[in-house]
Amino acid sequence: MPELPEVETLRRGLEPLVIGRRIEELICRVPKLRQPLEPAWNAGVAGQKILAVGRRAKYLLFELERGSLVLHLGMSGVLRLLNAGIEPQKHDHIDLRLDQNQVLRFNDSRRFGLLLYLETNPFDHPLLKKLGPEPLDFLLPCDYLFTATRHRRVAIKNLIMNQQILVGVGNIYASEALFAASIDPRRPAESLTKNEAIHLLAQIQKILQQAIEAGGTTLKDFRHSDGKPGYFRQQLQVYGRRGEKCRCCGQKIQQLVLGQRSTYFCSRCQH
DNA sequence: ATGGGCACCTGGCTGC
DNA sequence: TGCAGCCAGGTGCCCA
Repeated sequence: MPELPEVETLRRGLEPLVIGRRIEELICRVPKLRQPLEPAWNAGVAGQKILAVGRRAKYLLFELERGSLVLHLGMSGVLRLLNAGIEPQKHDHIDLRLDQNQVLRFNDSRRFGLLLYLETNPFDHPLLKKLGPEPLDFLLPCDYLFTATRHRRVAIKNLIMNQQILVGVGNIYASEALFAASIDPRRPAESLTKNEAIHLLAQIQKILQQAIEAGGTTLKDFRHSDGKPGYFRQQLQVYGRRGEKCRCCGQKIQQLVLGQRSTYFCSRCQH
């Protein structure tokens, strides 16, 4: 479910609540999410303090004293801090039992999520190693996307969702950023001019930033660590608005499928 | 190397 | 009311 803004919102909510807290036990109630959960992890994790809560792409990183926990929410993952003693509900797959009688509980109905405990540098893990740059890194050159689109014939929407090119953009914000940049999502990436590519990256950055400030987008099940919804949904211009009027020109928003994902755009505003 | 398609899952909604 | 079919915020792998 979550794209970069939702994961970052969760990270910011969690950070002040869990830093310095000791993990007493790691409880896994399912054998696997995207990858198997190792029973031996509990022995490694138990007793360690959480030193920091970081993020890389859509992965949450809990930095511990001797390793790190890497968590991906997949499509439907929800992580919440609860008081101990609350009975696990359906799809409550993982508990991180903390000191002070609290529990970090991971619920994920579709089980596309992922948890890893690593005692090596998490950035060297194959899943993280291949990731592209962070869009909100101020060191990212403004023409990065122009360079990345050269000789790429895929639809530009697919390219900006490719986590090896640029991380954090998922299906909602891809449609939104392309609308903001007035670019047709079906255009071959290589057909973008330098100005268009620079403008598109700037719009991606702006929209991700705005979404973070609004606390993310709540569609169905995204909630902050405190259970409150995000407020970016009201600001969506095209996503989920098929048949509704474009807020810019009044034309009906169209929906099509690109890379097996629903794509929304305005055929009058986007070229 | 690139791009397209599929697989992994469950749940909610739609339409017959 | 019941149920089949489709859709959903992600991503790794396989194949042409």
